[in-house]
Amino acid sequence: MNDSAAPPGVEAPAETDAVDQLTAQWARERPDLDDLTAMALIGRINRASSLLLKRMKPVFTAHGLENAEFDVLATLRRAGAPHELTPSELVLSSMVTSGAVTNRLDRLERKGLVERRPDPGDRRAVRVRLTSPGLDLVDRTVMAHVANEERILAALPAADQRLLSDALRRLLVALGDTRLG
Amino acid sequence: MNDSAAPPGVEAPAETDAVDQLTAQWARERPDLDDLTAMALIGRINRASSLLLKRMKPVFTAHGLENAEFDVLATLRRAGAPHELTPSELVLSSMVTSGAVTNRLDRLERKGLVERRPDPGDRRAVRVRLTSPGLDLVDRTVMAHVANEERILAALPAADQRLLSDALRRLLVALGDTRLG
DNA sequence: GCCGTATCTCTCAACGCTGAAATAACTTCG
DNA sequence: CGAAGTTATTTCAGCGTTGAGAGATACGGC
Repeated sequence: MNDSAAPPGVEAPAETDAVDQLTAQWARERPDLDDLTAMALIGRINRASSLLLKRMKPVFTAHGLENAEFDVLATLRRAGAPHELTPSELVLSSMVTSGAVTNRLDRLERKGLVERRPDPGDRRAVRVRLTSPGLDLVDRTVMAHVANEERILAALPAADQRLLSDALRRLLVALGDTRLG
Repeated sequence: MNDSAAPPGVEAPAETDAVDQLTAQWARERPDLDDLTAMALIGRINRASSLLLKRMKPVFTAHGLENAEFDVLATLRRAGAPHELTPSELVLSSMVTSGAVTNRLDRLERKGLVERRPDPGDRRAVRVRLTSPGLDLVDRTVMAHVANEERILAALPAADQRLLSDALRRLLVALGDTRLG
């Protein structure tokens, strides 16, 4: 919008992304929506997330996993030996509901990557543990996954990466996302 | 991790978010994964997106819409009169597959918010148009939606918002997200 | 005019999530 | 002890997405 009105030859116009076009359309159709900066920022975060998720998927697929399944295996792995947590703890570490976690565990159990056993001290509770094949798989997958993430971000200068990570941390803190468990 | 080793009294330690804890766990369990900065940045973008989406949902629900449904209505509205596009164009503007768009259109049509009619010039094609109730609804919803987005981001200083938006634009350009249609 | 290729939309099974509620077991406290 | 409240896990209908591909139509070149 405003780029086209910039004095010629003074500065290279900043490159535009899909969100610039989207907000330009809104500005034209609904000029009464006078502040679209929030919409633009949120739109960029959502689009970036969606694109990044799509670029990660092939690595999981190559290891026979869904994104959601890797999420559970990785949480158990990160927790350290004996790689065992309860479904409740997995719900807290994830961003999904308890029903979704049950569903993930059912599938992982069928594949033999985790096992459920009763909690000795609390008969309501269950303990979910990585099996030996599950541990092997997640250890191999995370390696490829991290390498893939680095490859994906290689196109963005390290300075931008630091800047983004720090500003996003402040956003997450503002949104209350300060605890993993 | 490194915050705890900072010289005392020199600077307030930066506040930590869930991703800092997550990467700290990986660093402890898998010290061989030596560069976790890409994982941290991508993790922050994904968590932020998930949290923001959850905070938007109530506005759509209050207007009787799903997030995905609003997405279609908004795309038609932004396109300008006569608020008509083909399913193919909607697929390009969205971040989902053609099957998902068909599904969205089926539901919106059942609700009477859009209508499908054959394209006069191409018998393979369909033209999807906002109905009058659809136009009313999206015009009301987008107003509440934008106000909600501003409320959600109010906790983040304007300087951070600009910084983030600009850096994310560079990321999106690097990821090839330069065209909306 | 015809053929191969490209395009447009839709279908369908498998997967995945939510929100609400059911079930069972623990805990607190009078 | 026993009722009331809390916690842990699962269930289920409704919604939503992907990925592969089917079916119909359009188009470019010979």
